[in-house]
Amino acid sequence: MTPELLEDVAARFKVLAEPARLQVLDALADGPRHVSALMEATGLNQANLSKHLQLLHAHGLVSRRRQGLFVYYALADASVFTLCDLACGAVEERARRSAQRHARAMR
Amino acid sequence: MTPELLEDVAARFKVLAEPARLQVLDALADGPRHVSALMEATGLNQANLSKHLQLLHAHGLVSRRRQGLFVYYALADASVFTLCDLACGAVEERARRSAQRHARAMR
DNA sequence: TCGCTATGTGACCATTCAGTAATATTGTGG
DNA sequence: CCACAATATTACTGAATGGTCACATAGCGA
Repeated sequence: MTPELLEDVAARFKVLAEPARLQVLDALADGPRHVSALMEATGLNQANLSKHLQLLHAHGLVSRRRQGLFVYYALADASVFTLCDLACGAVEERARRSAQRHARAMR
Repeated sequence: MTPELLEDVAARFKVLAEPARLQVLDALADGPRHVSALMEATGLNQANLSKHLQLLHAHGLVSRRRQGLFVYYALADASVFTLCDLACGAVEERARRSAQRHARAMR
């Protein structure tokens, strides 16, 4: 584990460490979308969404394709969903256990 | 994808989005370690390391076991390494592609 | 109890970053 | 070229957080 690799991996996690960006990735799950469509899907305003998209693109998580006035974004990295699924799984698992403990404590 | 789940997943990624903490997890890869051992393995000072450990523990990524004066930490979640491997893989893949592009441009 | 070692915690500072508003850029049709 | 629509960028602000220092706590042996 070189320090540089640690930095890079941490940077990638940092990009994912934001609900708004996860929401964007989720909205791209079933195909490319242009910015306006993503605004509607996510409820983010234009400037904010644009910045998140730039970041996702800079880190290679999404690809960009211009078509006339519209810019279509798409998932660039299939592994993103595996990552999210793993994280979701761990989170849910943890919630489950916590609920159990809670139930035991209530008895 | 409920907003709450998005928050939780993002929070878990945020814990991983820090080289120092990844380094700690890496140091725990082949077994439990007490704090002083982790200080040596990571080069972090005591206060700083302790805070990272509290965070990792609060999010359920490591477990804690007291033994006399020493406190042993261990990985609590096997999925952590799958996550890191995936992230590493994506990062390296990206580096490879970037290097290729660079080489092409140089010719 | 006392002193020592291992670990945790609180306060502080500096940096990073998401959100927002205003403005700039880019492409299209007339 | 002009007006407009879609997207990007810049400057700013407030909140979160990593690092550090000083101090607190906990367990052990004398």
